[in-house]
Parts: sequence; C-alpha cells; structure tokens
Amino acid sequence: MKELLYLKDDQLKDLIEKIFVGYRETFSDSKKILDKYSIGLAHQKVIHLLSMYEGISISKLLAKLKVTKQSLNRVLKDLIKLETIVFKKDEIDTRIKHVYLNEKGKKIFEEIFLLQKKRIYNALLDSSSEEVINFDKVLKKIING
Amino acid sequence: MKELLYLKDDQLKDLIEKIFVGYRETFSDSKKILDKYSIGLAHQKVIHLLSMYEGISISKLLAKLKVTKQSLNRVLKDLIKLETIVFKKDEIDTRIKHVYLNEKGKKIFEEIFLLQKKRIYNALLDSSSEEVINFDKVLKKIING
DNA sequence: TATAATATGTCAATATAACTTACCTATAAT
DNA sequence: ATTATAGGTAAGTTATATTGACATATTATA
Repeated sequence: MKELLYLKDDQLKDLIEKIFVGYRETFSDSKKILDKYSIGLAHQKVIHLLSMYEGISISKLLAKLKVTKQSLNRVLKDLIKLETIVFKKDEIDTRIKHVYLNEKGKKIFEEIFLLQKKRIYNALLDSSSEEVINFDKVLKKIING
Repeated sequence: MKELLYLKDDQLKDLIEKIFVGYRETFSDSKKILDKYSIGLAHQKVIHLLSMYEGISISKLLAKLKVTKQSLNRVLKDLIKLETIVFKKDEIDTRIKHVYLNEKGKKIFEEIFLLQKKRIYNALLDSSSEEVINFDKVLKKIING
C-alpha cells in the first residue's frame, strides 16, 4: 500500500464528489434548449451518441447507454415524434437498424452542444496540453475499471 | 480560437461522453450494498456527503446536492428509518440542524465506499502523481465553469 | 431443414428520484 | 413589529428507469 496523499480515503471521497458534480454540471448547462424541445437528459444522451456514432445500431446504443430496451425505446419514440432521427436497415443483416440524426436532429444537437461544450472548452483552454492529456488518461482508466 | 486538437468538437464530444460514463460507473459499483439496505443512489450521495462533511446543515446539503427540500427530505426520512443519521441543533442558531452519521451510518458508508473507491483507487495507483494532480486540476476547472 | 440465436419491439406494472406549487412553524435579524 | 432565514410538509406530477413476459423477423448453425 503506497502512502501517496491522493490515495487516502479523504482524497478519494473528494474526487468521487467532484466526478459527480462534474457530470451534473456538464449535463445541466443545456437544460434550456432541452426544455424548448420538451425533451430531457435521456434524449440529450441519445442525440449526443448519434452525433458521435452516426448510424449506430440499437444494440450498440443500448450497450453504450446501459439502459433497457424499453427505456431506450421510449426515448427513440419521442425523437421520432420530434422528427429528429431516421432509421436505415443494414444491407447485409436486415435485423439490424442503424440510427441517424436527420437535418433537424443535427441542428438540435448543435444547439445543445453549443451550450454544453462551453464549460469543457473553457476548462481545457485554461489548461496546458499536458494537463488535458493527463485528465483524459486518468478518466479513461477510471472508466476501464 | 486556438487550433489545438483537444479543443475540436470531436474531442469535446468524446470527453463529455467519458464524463458521463465515468460518473455512471463510479456510482454503480456499490449497487449491491445499496440493495442490501434497500436504498438508492440518492441515499448514497447523502451518506457520502455526511461522511465528508460531518454535521453539515440541511441548507448546505441542499446546496451541494442541488435538489429540492422535498426531495432531500424523502431521503433523510429513509435514512432516519434505517437508523443511520442523527440531528443536532446548532447551539447558537437553533434554526439550523446539523446532520451526522451515527455508528450504523458510518458502518454502512464504509461498506459502500469500500466498493466504490476501488475503481478510483486502482486508476490512481496506475497513474503518476502528476497525472493525478492534473486530472484533479482540470476536473476542478470544469466544475467551476 | 429444423432449431437456436440474435436484433428488435411492445405491453403492463412498478420503482426511483426528482419536480412544482403551496403553505406551515420556529427562530433570528433588522 | 416586520422581514428574512432554516426547515418541514402535503398533493400532485414528471422523467427515467426497472422487471417480466411475450412477439416478430432474420440469421446462423447442427
């Protein structure tokens, strides 16, 4: 057991609180835009992933979100009603559905993202490239358990 | 506008996804313990803060959690029923209530924390002290907007 | 070809955590 | 005396998720 300060319980508690607050703040900046379209955090996350992974399949979306089919389906139905997403069947395996943002969906994502990214952008702008790289590195290690 | 790679939209999107996943994973490791005591994520967060800030007042808890009184009250009632917390009136201003974990509360927190901290601990153990310091630094900047 | 596995959809019921609006008491500060 | 602060509560609602069960279409495999 190393005796490093940052491996002590108090520091770990502090980091855990920061991870929570960081997440909460990062996903609350765009609330006004979500309200404008009568959607919520769950929809924002899906739109975000659709923007990152164009044509992602339903099962891969599920794996990334770690929610149930039923839960995702509600969100997708809302997004269809809002006319923001389209589906395309896989040409080889027609069981697979690929999901895409259409033009309206992309526009709404950009509105959300414009607000959401500000916080991160400013934090990174105010940091050295090494700080940023290390932030990313440690976060990745946390994720990969 | 700097032309740094990590300030590009794709990288910002990637970081935002990581912040979400990092949070979700960090707060899901202890689910089994929560189930054991029939409590949820909201209770875990309160217990966590009570462990960090012994004797914190209700209003300061509310400010840290950013939820409504009604929402916090439900959680506190559950924790009272579970016999994990106690209150002490402020000796000077008796309107203020200080909240503490009792022995049982502290024991349950340790059970939760033991599982939860593993992920963070291992990530930090696998990192240099500079990486950890930079992680903390950037996270703080994200929080402070 | 029959069977199993995969990808997706859906119904019903329930749980968790939060919200809004409104009103209340007690105490402290001005 | 009035206002502000700290906290509590009631009723109704919303957002997001769950479990369990069942259905369909398609692909892979024995």
